[in-house]
Amino acid sequence: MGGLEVTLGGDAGQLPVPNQGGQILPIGLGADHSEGHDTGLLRRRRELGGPVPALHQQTVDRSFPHHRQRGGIGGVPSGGNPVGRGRQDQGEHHTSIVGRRRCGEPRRKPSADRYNRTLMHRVRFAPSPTGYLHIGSARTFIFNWLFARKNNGTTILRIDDTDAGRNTDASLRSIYDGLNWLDLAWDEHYRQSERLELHGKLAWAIFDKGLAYRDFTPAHSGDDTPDERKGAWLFNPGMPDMPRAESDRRAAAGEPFVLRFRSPRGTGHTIRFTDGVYGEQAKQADDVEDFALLRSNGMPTYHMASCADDADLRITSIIRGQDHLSNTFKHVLIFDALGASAPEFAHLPLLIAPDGAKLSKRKHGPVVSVLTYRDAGFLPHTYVNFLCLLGWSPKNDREVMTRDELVAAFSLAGVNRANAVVNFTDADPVDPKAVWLNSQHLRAWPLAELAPLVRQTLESKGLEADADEAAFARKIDVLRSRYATLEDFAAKGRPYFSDIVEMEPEALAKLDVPGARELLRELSPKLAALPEYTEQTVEAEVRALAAGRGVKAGVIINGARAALTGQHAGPSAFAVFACVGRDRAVRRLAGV
RNA sequence: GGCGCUAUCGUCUAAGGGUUAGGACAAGGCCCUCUCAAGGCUUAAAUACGGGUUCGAAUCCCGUUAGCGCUACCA
Repeated sequence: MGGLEVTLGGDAGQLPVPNQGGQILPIGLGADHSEGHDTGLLRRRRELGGPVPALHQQTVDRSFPHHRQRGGIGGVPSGGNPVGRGRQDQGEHHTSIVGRRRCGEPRRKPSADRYNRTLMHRVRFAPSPTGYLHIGSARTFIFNWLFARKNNGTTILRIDDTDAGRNTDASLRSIYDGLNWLDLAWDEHYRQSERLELHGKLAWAIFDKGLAYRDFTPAHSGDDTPDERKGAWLFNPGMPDMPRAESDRRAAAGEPFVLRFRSPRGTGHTIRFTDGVYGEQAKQADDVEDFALLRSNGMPTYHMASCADDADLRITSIIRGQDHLSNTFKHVLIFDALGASAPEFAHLPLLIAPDGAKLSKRKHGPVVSVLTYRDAGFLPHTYVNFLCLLGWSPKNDREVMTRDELVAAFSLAGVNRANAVVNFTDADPVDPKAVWLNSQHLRAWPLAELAPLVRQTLESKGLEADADEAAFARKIDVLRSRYATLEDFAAKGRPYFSDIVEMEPEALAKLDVPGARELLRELSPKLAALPEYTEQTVEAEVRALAAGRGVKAGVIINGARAALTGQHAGPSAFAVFACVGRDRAVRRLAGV
């Protein structure tokens, strides 16, 4: 397999692989090609008569009958019920364990062998470390994870780092940080830079079959002006007709070249596959250019590395952004050339900005980073929940869902086809619906799990979280009913967790009610003298004082909230007394 | 330019030929109330446009327009 310079990424493996649930497999050939791993699909493919010779002659049907089909049976357009927009299905019922049995059929206990052969779903999330973890990437990961969970499958994290020039450690770290924050574990982990040998081997195998050729044309950048490319849809026409002998000679002489796939143009071939979301897809091979497999430095391109790994890692379902929908035709070609069975594909609608443009850091700032939401005080699960709702619907009007509910409800059949707008503005980088969702989860979240998160938030802001767990939990419980994010505990919650009280103008107004300050100052020593300081005893004291002076209790109540917190809005004043604590309450009342 | 994909309230979405086109966020109003939230009730708000097919179209077909994606030795 000459010609390939294998450059193992210098720092490969240096970064700590996160503490995610899964085992960390030794990088390398994740799965062998022995018969033992052969799946029904692969067998079926081989029975089709060997993919390579068949490639240019026949149209290979890649429909996956157990998957969602929109439109007629098998996607065949039939008079009154064409393929178009029809939605059918059953989708996931046919991909899940349970769904495999027919209605009414008693559940069979699958044997281990049966399980492995027919029910093993393997999905992968393959980010490239060239930026921070993008909100769209996070969503792709979540959908993959959900799909795997739902179908009892395996989630694989694969770092697609074949573009050494653009990879950064900071980016890798951001991906792991973001993924760890989401708290969704993966089961296996790989780095493409450690599998270059495989990519090269498979690329040259394609070359050996005559399905790829060396192209010695100098690199042509894609940045040309539109008029420069008028009429020519092919940037790089390649050198498909160069005799093998000349090609070998020039390569041997050290002339740089890219390895190009020989697209079956002019054969009338139609490339087809069934997308789990977009349905039947077809494209004339004539419309597919001779794309590169190997760069002149020997590194594989995305298409090559991705397909080689998907085949080698026995990925069964590729769930990724719709920006790869067009690329999938190339991938189908590669899988065919490899003699591998193609996985099933499902493409997700893209996340876009309110202006309709795709989300980019340059144009839209920090919204695009997952870490923005983390830093804004969102619960990880809120973010998961929120992202699920962008482009997917359980179709039952449910929106606030736990993780288990999401898994139970998830189905590719619920995935929408139109791009979804993430609703944000320059003033507020966060989608208002996400804020609302967070407030919902914040109220329902188990206190035991919430407390450490609040504690962390407070401490990172230099505030004092209560040492007493029970007291701390009670405070959180009181406050969370009117907070929306963890950050609110540090911002609005400051007077509850520190000695700092900033008076709002509206709060001052409450104190300026005639007689209020005097009453509050009078209340202070009474509270100090209370044998027991609780919501009840404080309330009794307050009401007694009001009655004794012949004023409405509201004067003291609202004044007290203002005096204790500096805020005019907040929890029930008596809850505030309890939360602030006796010492601070007495002091703050006295100083009013 | 070529190819592919998409089009329901401001935003996320439901409705798979027959509904007053439903829900949620955001916005307005009312109730509740010790403030503010929450909660309950409520108002306003949409089928891009034009042709078909059909007794009947948001839904199926065609076209137009618009947006997005791919068209790189990026992924």
